[in-house]
Amino acid sequence: MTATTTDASLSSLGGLPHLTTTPGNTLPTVSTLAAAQLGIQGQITPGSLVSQQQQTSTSTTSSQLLTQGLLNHKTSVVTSTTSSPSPVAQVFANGTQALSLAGLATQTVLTKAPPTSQSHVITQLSMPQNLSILQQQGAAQLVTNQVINGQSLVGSHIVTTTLSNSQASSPSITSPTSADSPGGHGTVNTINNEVEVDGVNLEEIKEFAKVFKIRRLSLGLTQTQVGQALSAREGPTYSQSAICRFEKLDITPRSAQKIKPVLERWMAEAEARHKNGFNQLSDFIGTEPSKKRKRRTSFTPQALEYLNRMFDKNTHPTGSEMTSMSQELNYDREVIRVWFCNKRQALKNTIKKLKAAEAEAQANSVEHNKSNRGMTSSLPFEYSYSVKSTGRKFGSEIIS
DNA sequence: AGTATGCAAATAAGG
DNA sequence: TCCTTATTTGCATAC
Repeated sequence: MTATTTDASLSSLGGLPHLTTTPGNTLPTVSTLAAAQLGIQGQITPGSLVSQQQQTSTSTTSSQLLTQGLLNHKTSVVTSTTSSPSPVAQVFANGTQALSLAGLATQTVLTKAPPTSQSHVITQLSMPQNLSILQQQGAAQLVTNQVINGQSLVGSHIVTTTLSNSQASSPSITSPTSADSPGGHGTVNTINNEVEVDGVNLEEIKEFAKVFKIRRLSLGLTQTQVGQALSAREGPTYSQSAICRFEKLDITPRSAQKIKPVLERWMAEAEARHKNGFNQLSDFIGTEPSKKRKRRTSFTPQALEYLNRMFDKNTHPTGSEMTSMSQELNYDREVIRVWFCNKRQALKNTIKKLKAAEAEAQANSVEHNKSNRGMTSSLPFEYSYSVKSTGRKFGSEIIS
């Protein structure tokens, strides 16, 4: 298991019969040559390039632990809501409900034949700053129960978005723009017992996320539908995944802060329509794909092969080289350019990670102190915030 | 059938 | 115009 190079792995693919779906888009490996080109030659020994699987499983694990732990005791709270005959949803079961979205916009998928089993893959494991807020079930829970039991949710008003939440005037979260430093790692403040991260009032957002979900369910809408509805209107649009992540707060405080008003507005409108008898939320739920953000490209396995092979040979193709590649593959040149950028970034991150791990292992064996290697430094822990090393994380707060 | 999540494409921001 | 770095977000698919 040496650091197979792309070439190697590719050759192993040989005639690539027909790959069927395999999880993930594989990225074939990166050769030491490629790494060297990035100036990271250091000591990346061939064998050091870990496989994607290995790496991710690691990170995944940690994030999952957190999430699951929360899930467990949260289950009792709203979970019931999720199960089929959700009490809440039932209330409106008559009429409203299910808007069958017939042809769910199918995206033009460029075949997705996955990848093969390349032995070595490189992944990027970025480690944004992430906070996890361990549940603090308080008012929120009350609300939840309240709603579910006293199905007073008639009409649309279930709970007012803002709810008591001890907010002695929820310091309207300051726009993140203010100190928006790309690397501005979560500044955590505790004001009046309220925790803020980057000027975002976490409690308030947590509260909103919970309520949002309840209201959504009350309207009998799925995350997918909300996502579609959002793309049918102006402003930013989000996918089902995004809605899901927001509800779970599996996002950074900053993102949550950004999405919140969008959902807030949308929900208000949706409920208004519902109230006015427009049981047909259907027309409110478009099927248009997002126009805001470029649709994510799906490379064919063949294209990836080609790109990886090229990357192996040269991590920094010239403009004209990229142009010809784009023509050859029939993808936008920009897409190709971005692919290379991302690829370089992924390689760098992986190597960095490996080195860090190596160093740490070494340090450990020498009984070197734990010196929290976290990048986010001083985070008050009173709310059990913990720095996550994985993807996003606001709070692996699960609302249901 | 709806939701959750891994991976990586797309974006933002500062050179 | 393109790079890097950090981050956001969605496709595909697992659950």
